Amino acid sequence: MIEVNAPATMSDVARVAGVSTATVSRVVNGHYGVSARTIAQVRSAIEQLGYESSLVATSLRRSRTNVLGLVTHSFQSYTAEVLKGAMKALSRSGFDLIIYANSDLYGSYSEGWEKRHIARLSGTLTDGCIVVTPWGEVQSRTPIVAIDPVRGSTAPSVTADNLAGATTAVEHLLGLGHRRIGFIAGRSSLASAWSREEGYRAALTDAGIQVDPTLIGQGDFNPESATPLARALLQRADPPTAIFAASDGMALKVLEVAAELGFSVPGDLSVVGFDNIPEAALTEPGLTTVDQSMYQLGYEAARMLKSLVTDEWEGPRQVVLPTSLVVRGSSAPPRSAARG
Amino acid sequence: MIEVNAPATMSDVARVAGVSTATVSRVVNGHYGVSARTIAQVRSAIEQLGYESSLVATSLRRSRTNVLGLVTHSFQSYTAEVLKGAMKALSRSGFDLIIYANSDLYGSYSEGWEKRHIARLSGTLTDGCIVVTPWGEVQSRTPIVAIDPVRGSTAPSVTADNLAGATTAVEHLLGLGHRRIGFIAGRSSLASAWSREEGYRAALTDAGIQVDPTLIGQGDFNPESATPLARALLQRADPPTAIFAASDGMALKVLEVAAELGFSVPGDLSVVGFDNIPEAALTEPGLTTVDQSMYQLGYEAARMLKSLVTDEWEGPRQVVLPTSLVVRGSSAPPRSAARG
DNA sequence: CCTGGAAACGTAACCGATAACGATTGCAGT
DNA sequence: ACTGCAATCGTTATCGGTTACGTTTCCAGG
Repeated sequence: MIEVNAPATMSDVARVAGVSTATVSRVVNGHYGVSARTIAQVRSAIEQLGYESSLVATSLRRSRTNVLGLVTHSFQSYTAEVLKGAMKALSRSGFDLIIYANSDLYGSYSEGWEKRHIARLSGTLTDGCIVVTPWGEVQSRTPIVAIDPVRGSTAPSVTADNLAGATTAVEHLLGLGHRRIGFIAGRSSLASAWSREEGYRAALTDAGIQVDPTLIGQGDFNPESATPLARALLQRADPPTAIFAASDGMALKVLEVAAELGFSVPGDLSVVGFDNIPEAALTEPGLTTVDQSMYQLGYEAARMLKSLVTDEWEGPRQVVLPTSLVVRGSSAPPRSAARG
Repeated sequence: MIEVNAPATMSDVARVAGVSTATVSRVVNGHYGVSARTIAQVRSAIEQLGYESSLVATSLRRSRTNVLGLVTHSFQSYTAEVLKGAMKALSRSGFDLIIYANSDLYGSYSEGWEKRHIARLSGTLTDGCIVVTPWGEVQSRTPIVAIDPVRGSTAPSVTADNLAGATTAVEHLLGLGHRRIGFIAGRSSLASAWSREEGYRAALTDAGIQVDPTLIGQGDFNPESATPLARALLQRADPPTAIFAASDGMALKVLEVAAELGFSVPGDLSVVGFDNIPEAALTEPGLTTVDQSMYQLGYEAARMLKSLVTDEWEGPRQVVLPTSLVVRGSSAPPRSAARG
């Protein structure tokens, strides 16, 4: 039976041990200048009361807390992968992790969520923060590492090689024989969205195909944003034979719309996504996508942040991780394509 | 460009606005007794400095923070599902969520992790906590809801109907014709592990089969714990024709060992797990398992905690959610079984 | 003009812990 | 016995914000 009832404070311990709070603090932190006898008394009182130092009070007084923060707007599959990676990087490192996620109380406020989150945590509670897909450039007294930063940011960040990944994805479709390839873009302020669109354009251009702006739908990475865009693309008189979506979440919505409109996948339409979230493997057919290992992004971000906090970081402050194409059943040659 | 540089404090705001910190506090919290002119001045200063109140300082002074905590020992697939559910329940509720996960700094300390975590958060930072699979009974000044509590706990908790789930799983194997069914148990202190073993025993007994203790391996829910146990079961002179593992993580290890020892699944051996983690659908063959919707557990736990905190909870304090069997490729009739 | 009371605002104590600093004690060296 | 240093420990300011309480201001009513 573990008791945390009415948490004992440091002054409770001091009273029981018959010493001052300063002495208790010294014992707790292993500082110099306490006799063995006093240490024993204090230890005993701590044991007896089940005392645990308050993270809040400690962090207010001290600057260093050995806690790193991770702030995120929403919590989705890829967020979980990031977390797993970050936890792995921090295991046995002496750093605990606090994840702060808001309840989206202020609808219109959500645009600056990272500012609020970081200000609340970074004041004193954490030694540094990882920010997942921020809306803007973020600064703070303590180090910050962005995962998937805004375009043009020069702050420390970890991101996937979105350009190469998108290029490979579109080249895959081109290799299958597709010539009219639609694209559903992500939120344009993000570097990732921009790079993925660039990859799409570059692959087409390199293949000698002129980019058709009407085949590009402007989404925002929110899965729901893809639904009307996919519908628009597929209800044209001349629908594309393939659609490349800038995220798996949006790609899954494309699959939904395709089914709804009677397009068979991959017979009538090939679909390729980006991210390789777990759900991508569960659809029927499985979603061809670009794997960017969110786990790895989380791992590297935590590793970098830890080093920045302890002032040991040596490497580049902008890390780019490789991507790889995962071919599943949602992509195939177009029905009209001549073999070879 | 968002600036959080050198976070402004309340006294900064007070200085700029030419008032005392008390007045700033009153404006921030919308308290009575401030003239319209002063409110405007303070608001302007807040805007100008980009002031955000410090969660730490606020929570130290005030008891209520509108932040709920979730503490977990490790971060695995099911933890992510729980989080998603909890976030969903809290969306637009006015409560933010803090997840605290330790880095396992103290190897031997990990046994009482929830005590430390809760003491650190619950002191003042959070209004209540969800504890995922605790090691012991936990008490706190603030409300606590346990997901998958210890056996015999009477504290608020949310748990799956492990008894029914396990019974159904074993009945499924019995229905396929299996008679020698191995079991790999979970950490026995957890109610879930105990119930799953009870379900296993009950199903066998009901079918008129005597439980063979040598077919039961004592695992601890840690996937690695299953490897030697599975090896021992399969290297017997008379190996079981099916193995039911108390968690998917352990079941996946059984699949590994089976492959290693040349058992084909489901030909030579049927394997059934429990949890229905995403990975269970990705193996070849897919893992037959019992779905317990960790998402739903997280959702209900957060909903209950929120109500406990606001003192509005009406329902039972011990919630049990239904489970369902998900049949995939890893279970089939035993090779030796007569048809029908 | 004086008084009462409410509104508006500042002062200071306080939450729990830390650390700079000062005070006390013990002990060795002279 | 006296000095000096080190070991030990308590006092107090401090972190940022909240709130009980006291003080000032202002206006209405007598």
